[in-house]
Amino acid sequence: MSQEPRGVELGTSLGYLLKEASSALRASMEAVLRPLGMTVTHYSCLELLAQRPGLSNSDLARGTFVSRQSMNVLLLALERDGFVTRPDKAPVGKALPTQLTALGRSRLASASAAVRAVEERMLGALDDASRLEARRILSGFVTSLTSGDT
Amino acid sequence: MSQEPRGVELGTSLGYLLKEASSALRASMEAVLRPLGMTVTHYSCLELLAQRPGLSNSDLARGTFVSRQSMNVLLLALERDGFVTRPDKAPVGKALPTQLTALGRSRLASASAAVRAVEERMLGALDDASRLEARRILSGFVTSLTSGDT
DNA sequence: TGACTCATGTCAACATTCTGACATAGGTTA
DNA sequence: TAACCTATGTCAGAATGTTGACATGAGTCA
Repeated sequence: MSQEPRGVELGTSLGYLLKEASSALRASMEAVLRPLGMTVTHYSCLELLAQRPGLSNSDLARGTFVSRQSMNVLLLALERDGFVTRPDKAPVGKALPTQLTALGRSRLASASAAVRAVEERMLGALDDASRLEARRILSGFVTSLTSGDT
Repeated sequence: MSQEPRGVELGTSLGYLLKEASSALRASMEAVLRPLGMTVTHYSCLELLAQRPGLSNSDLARGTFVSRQSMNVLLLALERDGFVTRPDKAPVGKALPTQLTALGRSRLASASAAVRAVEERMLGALDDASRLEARRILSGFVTSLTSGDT
């Protein structure tokens, strides 16, 4: 250790703090998902699929913030393990609507509970008003950052 | 597109929103750093080093939320390009204190300005009170999530 | 109809990061 | 002193993710 315990003026950057919080959340999620034999990427995909059945590969990629190529290899694995199913042929266009299987749903259930517990721990003693404020602030970040994107 | 425009109850998860904001920030940073021939990882390392000269490889890894093996390959590249320097032998223990070179400092200057502009755009119309509130909330997230870590 | 644009799925090559492992330096404690 | 324990740097292998590229299906518009 070549430095004093903790940050000085680096902690004044909200961007750094945002990254720090996001990393801490991901680490905590990985910690509770590992005993269940699941990764954060797997969970994110299944959770998204549970809330919005029939999403395509590209939809899922956007929703989990990865490239559609990465999502494709993930879906192949999930398909091989029997967690999701995709039709052989696209009903319309090229998009293949993905569906959770019963096995996928049951595996997701325990993982979802674990993740929800982590999120609740993250929110800690934040009252409802503060949670609303947090949502307002974070939503503002996203819209401000993505406003210029065509 | 196999779904309606935007989220429904998925947007109620502060964890998802946190990840979304962090991803948007990283994408915006990549966009402004690419013209400068720099990646987010490079910038993070240099910025950390500018604010805390003499950090070791492991220190930098912790500060940028990557493994020390990854940081090592990054430092080798930065060293090769003449942005940082490390002594051949450790002055104490095994930790090698890293220093920015003049070239590294000058390259960092423009990148730092660009990133600061992105952060300011993210904060948008947030007044000082809201920024304080944001810092309070995000700091709370980090401490709540990492409280159980020995 | 035909040309154009856009989104999608998929292939290949590359880059990045991580995990596992090992030896070493320093501190702690019996 | 000697036996731990922790932290560090580094090597090797594997997993994961990305970019670039291509063909296909659907909609748009002259």
